[in-house]
Amino acid sequence: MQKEIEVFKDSLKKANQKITHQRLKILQSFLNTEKHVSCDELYQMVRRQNPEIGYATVYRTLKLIQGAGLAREVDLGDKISRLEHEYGHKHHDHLICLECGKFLEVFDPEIEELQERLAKKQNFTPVRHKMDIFGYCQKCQEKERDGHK
Amino acid sequence: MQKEIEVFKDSLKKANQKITHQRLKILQSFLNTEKHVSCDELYQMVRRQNPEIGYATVYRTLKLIQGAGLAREVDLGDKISRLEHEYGHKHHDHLICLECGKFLEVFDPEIEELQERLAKKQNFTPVRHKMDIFGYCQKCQEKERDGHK
DNA sequence: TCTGAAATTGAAAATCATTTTCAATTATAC
DNA sequence: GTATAATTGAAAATGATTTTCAATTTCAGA
Ligand SMILES: [Zn+2]
Ligand SMILES: [Zn+2]
Ligand SMILES: [Zn+2]
Ligand SMILES: [Zn+2]
Repeated sequence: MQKEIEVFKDSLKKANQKITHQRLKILQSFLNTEKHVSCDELYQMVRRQNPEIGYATVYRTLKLIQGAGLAREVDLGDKISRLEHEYGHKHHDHLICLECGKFLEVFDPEIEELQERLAKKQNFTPVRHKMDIFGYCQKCQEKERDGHK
Repeated sequence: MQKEIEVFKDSLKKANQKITHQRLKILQSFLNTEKHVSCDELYQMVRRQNPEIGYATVYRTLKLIQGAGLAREVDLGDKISRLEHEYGHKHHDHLICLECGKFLEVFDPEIEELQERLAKKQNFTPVRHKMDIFGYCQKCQEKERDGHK
């Protein structure tokens, strides 16, 4: 966490941006949750500790946190932009349940390798990717089965 | 194309929805382009032939077209929802250029196979997936190189 | 073919996430 | 310390999408 804060400060300095009380509080709130928070959820969290911090500042700071490489957007199929920790977290993809909305984080080195090769074959230089598999989780399948008994 | 229209009509009937002039015109406009259209772009296309059709109707009909399995959303990294033909079109994934926004459609059966296996391993039943690889296309890489000479 | 209930329409207003504006405040290089 | 350039919060603006609602249309059944 101390490390992330340093990364954030360095990123700000590089861009000639200021290290403010608000920005640090918002970063802290973000680091304090392991959930995939939406901007609004994070605002609510920040507000509990620091009611004086405004909505716009949270939005603006989230962009900075992303810019510093500390967060990445995840798309759970709804239209809301959610963020997960990026720094110190290994890359992963998602299995997302169409019924209950829950998701699993997964990683398959073979797939990653093939993705790399697939891109290269097209003379394309990959930087990042998103792989989201939508379907039904075990629980929701069981519920479905039981419902039809 | 006739086939798609039948699929659409069947889907409407099943849901107790009506087959209207507007819906058919909008579907036709959608089928007439191979581009990945945004809702707004499609509205503009529809409007050329049928200026009396409203914005909301296009939006509503696009949901129905998706519901009928004739279109799927593609995410090119901007926040706009775009649609591509689904019916009679093989599944594919995208390589999307971060510089120029152009994209390639790609398909790798090995990856598809591994995705399936990955999901199963988690007792997850996959229905569909999205795999988007972001990076730099050949042209943009060349431009970059030339710029630094 | 006619009728009526239910679905659909277009236009405008509403919504919702996100972004911008702007005057007041704050961080930081000197 | 002080100047100045960046940042802030609140409110307004934006832009995509959705809803509202009175008028119109579809279509199943008579
Ligand atoms: Zn991956
Ligand atoms: Zn589930
Ligand atoms: Zn695929
Ligand atoms: Zn490019």
